Order: sequence, then C-alpha cells, then structure tokens
Amino acid sequence: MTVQGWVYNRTDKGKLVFLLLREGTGFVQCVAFKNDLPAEVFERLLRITQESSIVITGMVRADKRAPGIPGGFEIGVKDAQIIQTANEDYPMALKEHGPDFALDHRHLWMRMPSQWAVLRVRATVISAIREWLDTNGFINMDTPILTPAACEGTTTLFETPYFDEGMAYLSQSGQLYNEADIFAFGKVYSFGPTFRAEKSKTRRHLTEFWMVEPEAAFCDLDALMEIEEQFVTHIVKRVLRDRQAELKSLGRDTTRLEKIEPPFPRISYDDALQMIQQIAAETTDPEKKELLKIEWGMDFGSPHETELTARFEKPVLVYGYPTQVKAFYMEPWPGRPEVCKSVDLLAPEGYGEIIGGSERMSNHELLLQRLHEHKLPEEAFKWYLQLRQYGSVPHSGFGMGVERTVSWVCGIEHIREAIPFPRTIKRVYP
RNA sequence: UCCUCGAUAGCUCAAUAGGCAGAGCGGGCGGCUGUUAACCGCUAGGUUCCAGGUUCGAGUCCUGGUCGAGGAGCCA
Repeated sequence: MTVQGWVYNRTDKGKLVFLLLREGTGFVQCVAFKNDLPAEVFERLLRITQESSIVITGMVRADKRAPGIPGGFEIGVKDAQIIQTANEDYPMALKEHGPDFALDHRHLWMRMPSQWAVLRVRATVISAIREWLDTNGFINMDTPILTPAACEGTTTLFETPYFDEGMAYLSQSGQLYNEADIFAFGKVYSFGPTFRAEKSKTRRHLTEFWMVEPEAAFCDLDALMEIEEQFVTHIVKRVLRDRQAELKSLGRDTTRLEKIEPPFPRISYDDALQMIQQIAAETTDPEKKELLKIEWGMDFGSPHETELTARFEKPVLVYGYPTQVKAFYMEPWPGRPEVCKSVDLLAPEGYGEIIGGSERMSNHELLLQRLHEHKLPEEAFKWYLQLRQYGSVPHSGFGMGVERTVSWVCGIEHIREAIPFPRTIKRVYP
C-alpha cells in the first residue's frame, strides 16, 4: 500500500530509520531497514527533514511497539518518494510552547497531535449537534450575521459601515430571528459564528465563536430542559464512540464523560444561591470567601459556577434566575415576577456555563413594557413585537457555545485551542 | 476598565547577595537494527523586550513605556 503524508518525527538508528508520519486522519510509524530498499532512497530517508511531504510504499503490519494515533501498527517501507523537502528551520519543537508563540504559529501548531486531536473532536461535536437536531424535528434555518442593531441590547458589538444605511453590526445572537422562524417551521436551529466585542480576557472567552441556537414553538421551560439534556448527552456519546483515540492522546479521563446520562440535576436559582452561600460560609480561605460573596438578585460569576458544579458529576441545570440579571425577552415565573423562566446548563469539572436558554415572553403588552423598561427602541423591534400579535404561543430556546463544549469534552485548559484560528482581544493573526 | 504575574539562544527554561551569558530540545557533522519528545560524541547559535537612571560593575536594583499571560466584570 502507499501512504501520503508529512514527516512528523524522524529517528535514525544507523541502518534503520523510523518515520512518524502524519497523514491527515492519524499518525502512523513507518520503519525503513537499510537492506529493504534502494541505497539512494535509504540515504534520503536518513536525512529527511521534519515536515517534508512524502509518499511511502510498503506493507502494513501489527506491532505493539509502534507509536501513533491510534498506535499498534506500522508500515514497513519498500520505497519512498519525497514530494518536497521541508526547510530545516521548522519552528515547532516537539514539546510544549508558550501561548504567544503557539498562537503566532497556529497554522503550524494545528499539526501537533494535541491540537489535531482537539480539532478532530470539534468536528465530531459539530456533526453530533446537527445529527441530533436534524433527527429530532429541528430544521436548520440560519440567521443573518449583518444585523441592524443589538439583539439583546447589552453586549458590545463589532460595527461595520453599510452603504447608505449607516452602521451594521456583526451578530451576537440569532435568537430573535429564530423566534420568527419557529412560527413558520415549528422547530428550528441556527448555527454560525457569533461576535462579541467585549474586552474579556479569560480562558473561557473568544471574540469570535460558534454557537448553535435551537428554538421551538409550543415548548415550555420544562420541555426545554429535557431537550438540553438529551442534546448534550448525544454529543458526548458520539465523541466517546468516534474519538476514543483522540481523547486518549489528550489524556482525557473518559470515565467522567461516560457518566453523562439524563436526567441532569435541576436546581432553582434560590437553592443554588443557598448552596453557594453555605460553601462561602464554610470556606476558610479569605480570598475565596470574598470571591464567593453573593446575595439574592446577583448573577452567578465564574467562581460561583465552579464551586457549584464541582459538587456534581453531571452537568447541572440551574433555572429561575432573577429577572433583573437576564435579558428583556424572558417569560416571567408565574406568580413571581422577580424571577424568570431561564435556565443555564453548567458543565462539570469547573467548566461552567455552556448553555444559556429560556422560555420566551409570549404576551405582546408585557413585551412592549419590558422594551420600554430596558430603554430599547420600539421601532427597531416592531417585527419582533408582531410575532406576539399573530398567533403567539409559548416557546423556548437556547444557545450553546461550541468551543466551550469542546473544551469540556476534551478536558483542555483554554478555549483558544478549541477553534482552528482563535480570535481574542489582542489577536487577529493568523 | 480593574487586579496580579511575566519577557534571557529558533523553542522551553536556568543564572547564589549586583561580579566571566548557561542547559535541554531544535539545526549542522559523526556513531548505533526497535526508536516512542530515542541515545552518545563534536559543533554553530545572544541588542538578556525598549528608553532612561543608580553603581567600579546591571539579566538581576529604580523610573517610564511596549508586548503577553492569568483572574474580575460581562457572557456562550
């Protein structure tokens, strides 16, 4: 058989050369004995540089000693043709790099096994997302990226000149458009890039990230939570089924992922708050105590989510947040207007929020009132308000961050590794 | 925007109390028939982020700046 690929690493033993070849879908070891091939070819393999492109002809055989992803087999080389000899100054050493250097060389860094594995898992996560939605009655209905104004009215937006229409803004959510779509199609999802111009500098933030946003008509908060746990479980199971070798090479403890099964624990904001307050009271570390300080009405920050989810093995659904910390369009809790029918899905192991969702407000007059309370321009939301005048129904939806989900599934430290070319506050290269 | 930390060879890092600029990897040359980031010998490789200051002497101390990282806020 022949293998086409790139030389990831070379080890020579005099009359024997090992080449660890990247061939796109995996890493395979090729072994060349001096006596098995023409002297001139062997001499070239002995001197081949890292990352050179090559076509190898040989025989596959099983060998427990052979490394690779997956390991356990290798190719005995009979002949080889070098396509291009890579320059000898390839900058990526076969070890850890600092983040600045690694990100400056993202175009090469992605060839490394760890990055290759994460991005392969990402592709499977995306495939599983579409698979579950497509087979559960959701239809893909993408939403515009160039938008006239803030969808939720709070987050900082990237802006761009738009002909004679003034400024257009890069989408930070397709949700409002999804809400229009469900009245035509019942259950829909949008899936695309999302842009946030916030100056967030943490391992959980990107300025450009991918979000899937399912939305369903005739769906209340309870039904939404069921959808979320089925959806997340399916994604985890697909990765466990199809990407074992990649997870293993990342050193991921998959027993944690194997426990992901519905139902997920459901906790009200009120109860979660009490748990956090108790944790804060019991902690002796004064710095941690200060970080965990919280009272009713405040949103959970990252330290709160971390402490809370550390006490569960599965993702946790926290519902019923205070209205004042959530977006204007969320349905109020029956009999408790200070609380809304929102739900966040917090991933375990300290990864925190990967899904934010809610039941949407279906009453026209109340929605109009909320718009005014939030000082949003009624004219810009005219179409959105009309949805409540022509056949309004209870409906719900959520947004899931792809990179945060991939980070959790892979067990990696930083979200920037979960997207091929990350965009952060200080980086738009390469 | 705020808080904390960092910047030394291509890369990852070390350098006692302020006293000759170092190692491993990667590159080059040589050796080895089972390497797993191989190993062994030799070799080349430096504006110690920038601008000032203190000092006989600064990678090290002081001032200002640049760039980066982690965290907070905000969020997926």
